[in-house]
This record gives sequence, C-alpha cells and structure tokens, in this order.
Amino acid sequence: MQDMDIIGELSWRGLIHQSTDQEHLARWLDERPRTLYAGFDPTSESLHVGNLIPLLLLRRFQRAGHTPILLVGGATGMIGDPSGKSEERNLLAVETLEANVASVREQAQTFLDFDGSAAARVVNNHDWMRGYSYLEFLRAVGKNVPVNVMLAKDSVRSRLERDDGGLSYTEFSYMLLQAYDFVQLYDDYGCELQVGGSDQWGNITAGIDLGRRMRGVQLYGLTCPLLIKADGSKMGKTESGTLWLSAERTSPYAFYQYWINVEDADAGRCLRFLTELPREEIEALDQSRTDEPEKRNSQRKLAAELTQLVHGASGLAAAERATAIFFGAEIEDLSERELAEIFADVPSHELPRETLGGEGLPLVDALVSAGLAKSKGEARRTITQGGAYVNNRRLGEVDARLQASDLANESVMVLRSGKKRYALLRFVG
RNA sequence: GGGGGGUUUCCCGAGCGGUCAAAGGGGUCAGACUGUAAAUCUGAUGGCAAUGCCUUCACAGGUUCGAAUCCUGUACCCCCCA
Repeated sequence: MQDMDIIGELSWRGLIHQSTDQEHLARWLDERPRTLYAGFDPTSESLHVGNLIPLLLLRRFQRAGHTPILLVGGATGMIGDPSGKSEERNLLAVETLEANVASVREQAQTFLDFDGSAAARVVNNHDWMRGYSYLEFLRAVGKNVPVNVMLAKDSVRSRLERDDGGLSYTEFSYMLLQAYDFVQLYDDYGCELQVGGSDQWGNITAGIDLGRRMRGVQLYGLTCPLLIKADGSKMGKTESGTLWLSAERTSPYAFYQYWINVEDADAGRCLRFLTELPREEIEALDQSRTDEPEKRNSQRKLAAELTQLVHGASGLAAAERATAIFFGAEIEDLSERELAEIFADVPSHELPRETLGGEGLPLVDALVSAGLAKSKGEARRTITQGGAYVNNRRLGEVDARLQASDLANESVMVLRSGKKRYALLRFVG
C-alpha cells in the first residue's frame, strides 16, 4: 500500500461533494492510517451501478493505506432511509432482507482487500441493534439527539413541507440508527470517518454530533456527488431497468455494452468517478475525445476497466469476445465453438427443435421468444420497419418463417432488433 | 361538519353520448444520418387466431340501440368555508 494524498486525489476527480473541514481532514488522514466506513442498504439482492462510487471510495482509501469497513444495513434496511425519497417506503420482509444482506456482503467483497495491515471488514448493523431494547436505546442514544436539529435536516424538512403524507415516526427515526452505527463502529474498531453519497450528508453529520455528545470525540465525514448524466438523469438506468453488478442480473456483455455506449459528454466524468486510472491517462483520453472522437477510446477504456473490476478478467474477456463477434465478424463464419462460448454471455433462450420443422417458426414468434419484442404486435412493427435481423441479415417480410436452414450453425440462431440489441435462440431436443 | 374540483392508455395531459383504442407532448421502439456518440429528421406505439374480434378511460351498479363521456353508490386525492 503506497501512501498518497487521498484528499488531493479525490479532489481532482471531482469526488468531494461535502466534507468536514477539508484541510484538516487531509492532514488528519496524512498523519497515520485511519479507519473509515460506508453503509449500503440491502434493498435488493444485488448492488447496482449507483453503489459503485461509494464502493470505489472505500477501495481508494484502502489503497492509500486506510482501513475500510463496509457496513450492510440489516437493521437500517428494516426501517428505510427517507433521504432523497419523496414518499414513505414500503417495509421489506425480514426473510428478503436477510437474503439480501448475505448476497450484498458477498458481492462487496470483490472490491476490497481482506488481507494485510489495512484488511477490510464487513459488518451488519443488525448484529448490534438486534439486542437493543427500545427503552435502552432511548435512554442511551435518544437522549443525546435534539429533535430541533433533526427537524432542520434537509431530508426531514423537505418531507415535512409536503402536505401529502409527510413522514412516519419510523422513517424519522432512521437517522438515529445510522448515527448510532457510527458511534458503535468508533467503539468497536476506532472508526472515525464516514463516507457516502451526497444524500447521506444529513445522516453523517448526525453521527458526528452523536459521537461528540456520547463519547466526546471528533468524527469526520465526506460525501461524493451522485453520478448523473449530462441531461440530469441517473447513470446506470437502462430501458429495461437498473444496471446491476451481479452477472445473473446483468450479463457481463450487457454491462460492457452499457459503458461502450456512454455519451461523450458523460465519459470524462465516468472515467474520473469510476476508474482508478491515473490523472495523466484520463487527461490523455479527454484529449483523444476532442481530437479523434470516432475512436471512442474513452468508452472502450471505461468499459474495459469497469467490466474487469466488476466481473473479473474472464467476464471482460467474454464481453469483449461477444462484442467483437457481433460488431465485427460475419455471423456465418462463426464456428460452433465460438457461438457456444458467447452463448452464455448474451441474452439467450431455448426452444424445442421441432418448432423449426414443417412450415417453420414465424419470425414474429422468434423475436418474442428471444425477448427482443414484448408482443407480436411489436415484433411485427419492428420487422415492417426494417429492424429485424437473423444472423445479421435483414428480414423484412412480416410473415417470414425460420427453418433449419436459417441456423447459424448446428443449433443456434442470432437474432437482432435494431442496430445493437442482440439475442440468441438455441434449438434443442 | 358544509361546499367545490379531480381520478384517462408507460408518464403528463386533451376528450365530456356515437365518427374513441381515445388529440398533443414526453418516454420507448424502429428507420435515415453517424463514431455501437450527441443533435436532428421520419415512422410506429393496447392485445390477438387481424378487412374482424377482445381488453382499456379509479371501482361497483344503472340509464341508453350505443357511455371515457349521463345517473347512483364506493374508494382515494385536491381546494375553499367552519
């Protein structure tokens, strides 16, 4: 672990949104290795692109020699964080939550190093909240939290100003739980810094206040900006929903393709926020984007770095292989083996072989089965408008039927809708 | 407690007895252009065994040859007066 000016590093990347006295924080971090934490909500069974920045933040701190703690909010997840939310949340079922905690914990591990002097640690706040009684909590913690301060927080105030619904007592209490986490981690591990997204500032400062009141210590906080696109929308959302970090939910190929397609206007920020490339390299890519944008060097690098980070070398290789095949070679030239290799990386579906017999399989049905159209009507529309391809050959007849002769090889057919949405259909049996 | 307004297809929002699967915009999908970019332009956009059939205009009933449109009741939301 090399030592470096972590605050300076975060600063040129544009990753510092708010922090407790920045100069003091820089010096304090420089003095000796510190322990810090970031919290993650187990609201789903997989982390998503929105979690990448805080995850990477922990990783960056660890590389600079500090010890990261990744907190999974098994307890806070039972309540629901009102920050940044405009409506009261639905409570998750306890079993769902437990399963989510386990998989989030698992997933987060690929980002951090669990050996060495700055070995990372994963904790679950349910472990210490579970045994806490309501009365004990009110006496020990609640007593130290002024309601007028809580009411002044943006996250609370914006909800109180709405005349519909407001905020439940449960969600209002969320802040106390998160604040207490900070104190607990200070007690257990000497953790003195909390990092998170900009929407966490209120919760972080609540923790800092509580630390001062309960333990008389100075804690620190740092938030990073949210990753949004040039048009103001959230990064990591696709037509079909969220871009997940688990290969089961978003294939490495789809993940890779998302980044390849990032707009120029967003590429620079993505490189700074989401990769660990050195400054010179990122600036060279900025230059390349101005001088020779058609090379898409930024997008290629971004996709490669991130896919490698999230899905490992094999995931990246698979994504690149599928990309090279779809956006390069002639499908007809592909060997059985090559198609078999990419089969797993691309959205794919199986159909019984008989469907190709007789009259053949209507192209319309094939598009629906492959998931490229939501209904036959939509499939028909795509075909009529010239957007349907079989093995990269455009098929414009609405009533076209597919037969065994249309297979790209022994059993696979490559379907495409539009310019770049691919899906494979395998015929078995 | 009294009075008024609202609930429309993925979203916003027109429609106010037949010509309504329902204007317009957004989104989405496809085409052209291009750099697997943006912007722009064009077309499409409830489902299906499809010159027709079925489902949709908060929910349940009713009036009518015929209702998203009229009536009654129910639920939720907004506004005004107490």
